[in-house]
Amino acid sequence: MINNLVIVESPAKAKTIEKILGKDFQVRSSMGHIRDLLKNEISIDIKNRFKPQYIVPPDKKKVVSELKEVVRKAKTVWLASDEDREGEAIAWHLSEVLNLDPEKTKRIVFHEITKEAIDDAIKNPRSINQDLVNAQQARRVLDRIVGYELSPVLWKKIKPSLSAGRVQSVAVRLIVEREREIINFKSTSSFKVNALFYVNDKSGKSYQLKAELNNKFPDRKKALEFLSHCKTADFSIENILKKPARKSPSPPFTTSTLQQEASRKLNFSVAQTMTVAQRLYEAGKITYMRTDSVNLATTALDAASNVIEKTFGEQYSNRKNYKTKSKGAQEAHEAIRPTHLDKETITGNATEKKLYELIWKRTIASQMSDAQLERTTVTIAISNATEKFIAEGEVLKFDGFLKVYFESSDEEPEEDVSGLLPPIEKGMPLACLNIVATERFTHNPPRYTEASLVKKLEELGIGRPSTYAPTISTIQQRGYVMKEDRPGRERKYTQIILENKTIKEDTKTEITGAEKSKLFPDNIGMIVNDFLVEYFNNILDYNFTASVEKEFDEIATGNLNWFEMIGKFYKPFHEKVNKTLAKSAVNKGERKLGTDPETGKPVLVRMGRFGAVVQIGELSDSEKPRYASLRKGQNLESITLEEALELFRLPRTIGKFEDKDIIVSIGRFGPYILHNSTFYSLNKNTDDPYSVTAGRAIEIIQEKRLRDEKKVLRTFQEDAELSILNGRWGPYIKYKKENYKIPKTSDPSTITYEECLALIKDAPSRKKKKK
DNA sequence: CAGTGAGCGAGCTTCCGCTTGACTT
Repeated sequence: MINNLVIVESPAKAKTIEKILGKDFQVRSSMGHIRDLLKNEISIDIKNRFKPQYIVPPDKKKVVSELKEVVRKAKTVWLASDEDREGEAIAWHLSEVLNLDPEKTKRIVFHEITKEAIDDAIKNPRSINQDLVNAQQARRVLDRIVGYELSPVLWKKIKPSLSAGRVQSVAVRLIVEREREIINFKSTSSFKVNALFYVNDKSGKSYQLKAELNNKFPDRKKALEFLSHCKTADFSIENILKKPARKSPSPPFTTSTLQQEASRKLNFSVAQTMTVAQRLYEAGKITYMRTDSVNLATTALDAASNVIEKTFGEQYSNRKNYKTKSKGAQEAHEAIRPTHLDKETITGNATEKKLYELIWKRTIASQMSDAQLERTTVTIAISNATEKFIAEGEVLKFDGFLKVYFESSDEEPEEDVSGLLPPIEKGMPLACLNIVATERFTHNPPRYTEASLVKKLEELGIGRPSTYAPTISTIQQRGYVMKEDRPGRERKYTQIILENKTIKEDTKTEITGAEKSKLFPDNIGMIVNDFLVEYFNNILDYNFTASVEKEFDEIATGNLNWFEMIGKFYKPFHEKVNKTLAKSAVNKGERKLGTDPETGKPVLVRMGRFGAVVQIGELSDSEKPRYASLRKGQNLESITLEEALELFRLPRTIGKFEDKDIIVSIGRFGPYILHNSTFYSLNKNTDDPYSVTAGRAIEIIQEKRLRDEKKVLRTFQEDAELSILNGRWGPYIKYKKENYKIPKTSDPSTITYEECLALIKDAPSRKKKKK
């Protein structure tokens, strides 16, 4: 017999709580939800008040049967799932599925895993809040209806296997709309002016002073005019203004801010951050990693002040708790923090260490004093112009939290972060070393990274900490968006320099628009988005989630009936679905570009079976059209006739080598040379497939042959098909076109033929092809 | 992995949120 059985959601949590509660309590976990709608049908009885049909999914059968077993032996069952909508629903499903006797069942909640919080919870049990459960059912049913009615419309009108949903479709919309802003962005340029002065102090020591003009010039002519004025000008210090300033630390991490900082500081993908955090959590090193709360437990606040006072001194400590401001936060947990704040670092692999240290620093910094600065602004007068040069300096008076941590920003850093200023006084004349007017271009809005998309979704109140990473992976899996690097392009800019009373002009080159790990919409993402925005603009509205959340809150407080709310939504929505199915045309994103100057035939672009395609001519009995795939980065909606025709110039035969044709083309891995049925990649940066010569192609072929020779470490007389090769991850066995690992226990330089065969035989069977 | 793009029809796809492994690479 068990006196008390506590059920929580996570096994790691169960372990910790069991330690706190002691012998009288057994703690088990449900591993999240244990019941859900059927997967392959809508599973909602629309006509019968939207009654959901729940089942225990196959992967939860084991957990449920184990729970049933312990429940039978338990005197009292404590349902301790999280204190939010989903948690309440989990408690309710548990009580239904496990057939719990209300007399013996108690619902408790705690948002900190500390002895006080848990003891307190045990002293204040309640019963399940059915209103809150109904709010969850409404959320679940709404998402199912939206997802399972919209997706099939896409299958019929655009392409099979596509998907749409309240969260993912808005995520795609953000990326598509941002891309269009970028496509339509017209960059303008203006001239900013920087000057370098120097001053001598009393001892004759010389210092430099950098300053920027408080005015920009719209064109080259105006900039030149100003510079020629400066030729004869005198410069002097007109004013020195000192102002104190403060910087405050950021609150401790939530899921979304952790994902953002790990992306900026550690280059982690959103998914990677979550996997590493999960390991830290399971090892008991950090608190729960899926949270929207910035709250810290009192024990954590105590521990933090302790660490800060001991390490840095009392003046660095500034104990405070932060308020969550994000929309729709449910605050079931603490912020993400180290469980033991006195541990600045941990044992573990490199990624675990880095993420832990980031969390430690952020948590500690959040409890530290503001940094105090003194900002100095120096105004420099020009004797024959009304413009002023401005020099800025910043002195750190007290570092405070900056001793430990500084939050990064998504914005590109401004150049010339001001530092210490030389000793200067008001009225002092300045000598001018040079004045430079540089042409600067306005920037298009930035593309989203995974992490900045999460930030935006959180701001809109769309999605939850547990779904940010999966959502981002879904929209990539569907082919709506891609995470990619793009090379920048060269851009010329003008620089005008005044030095030694003479003006020189220079044209320089810079690289602009290079992107790393940014989210780009694919053509199919744009087509699906436009379709959904046209026919289902209410669902795609950025405020849709926020407005249904308000109604869920009404349901949770008992002021609104859940199936009536769903009914009101369903009727017009379902009608719209039917209307769209009946009237909208099949949408392939087709666009006519013009006519082919060679043949006079029409040129059009559209989505084909394998992606976006250009087509010359119409399909008829007598003739097949010519086709060419669009390349990475080309969009159906922005490709020009010239760019489209260019695509037909490949593949081209550029000559012969060893009596075989050399053919150049572009495949899915970029430009390549095909020679004697072997492929050779062209260097994307230096070789252009449209202009590469036979001579260069032969060079590439021979380089590759040489590399391949070095790749073979050993061969065996017994069997020509077996060899040991040197690969990216070190030596491996290649046998009949399949690769096999060499275990660390064997030495690749001495391993025998028989040992290789044995390894091949014991190798685990290859997995099926990834989709 | 280096191409592909006819038409028909059968059978399949899909949501969001709560959780962890069981799998390769």
